[in-house]
Amino acid sequence: MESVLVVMDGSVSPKLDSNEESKLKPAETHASKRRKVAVERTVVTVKIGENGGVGKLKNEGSPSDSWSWRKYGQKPIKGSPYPRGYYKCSTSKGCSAKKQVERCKTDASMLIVTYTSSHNHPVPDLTTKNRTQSRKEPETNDSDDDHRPPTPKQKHHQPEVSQEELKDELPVKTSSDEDASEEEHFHYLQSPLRLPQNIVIDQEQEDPLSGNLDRGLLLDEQPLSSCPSIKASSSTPESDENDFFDELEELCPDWEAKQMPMDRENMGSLIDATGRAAFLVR
DNA sequence: CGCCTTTGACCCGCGC
DNA sequence: GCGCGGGTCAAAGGCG
Repeated sequence: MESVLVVMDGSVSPKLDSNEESKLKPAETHASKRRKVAVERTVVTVKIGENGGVGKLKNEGSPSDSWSWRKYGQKPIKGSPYPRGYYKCSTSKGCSAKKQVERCKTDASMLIVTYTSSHNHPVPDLTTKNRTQSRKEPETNDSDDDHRPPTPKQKHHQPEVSQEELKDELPVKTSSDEDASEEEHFHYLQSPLRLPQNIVIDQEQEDPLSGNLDRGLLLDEQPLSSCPSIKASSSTPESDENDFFDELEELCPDWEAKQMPMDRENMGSLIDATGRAAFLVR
């Protein structure tokens, strides 16, 4: 039983101002090095089977999510026995979307994926592309102008979990015989709404005033609370919802295309319920 | 040939 | 001001 828990927070760091994003855009050269960037961050917690159910397929090719990620670094994290991997979106060259993957120090069965920045291009066609070719996705259609303008400030996070991250985070891969099926899972992971597993998308709508950072997590059996390492950061109350929807749209292209009955309003109600949204699939 | 992973070095922010 | 820790860069090697 794997579950994915997503926490969205448009976190912001006190230090950086809105310029930060613009800085990151052009060329995240040094600007990106800034710590605590004021970019929106989405924290996704992936629960993997005890035996590393999800994270196995290492080098299968990372079909997992609609985006392709390229690992650009890995560092051991202080206080955590597991290293943190750094990934950049390679779907589109100009995309500044990044994500960090690490294992929960307190619960090795949990993977913590933090998405930062946003994709400045549409989600590659999931249906056509399929998991076999996560790599080398022609950035053809991803041109920024396709659907969404390259808005630097835009916030679209895609809570996807690729096997790459998982593999790295997983201390050891197990049950190789299940790889095939696992792969399937990875594929689904890209879109929480389609996840075959239990997924919880948790949107952190931090109230600047009340500053409840610790809410939010945990609608699943695997509360993030078990992962102190995760600190939901704050986000812009207003944009959060929109962001969330944007993300959903990206996560589930079909949603938009098919104009699923569930519209933002409906979704909003979900969110209203607890101040965050939770989706449980399966 | 092109892209990805790995890994060490470098840079920068933060705390003391 | 210094040291620590986190984040990114870039070179080398591997793979499809």
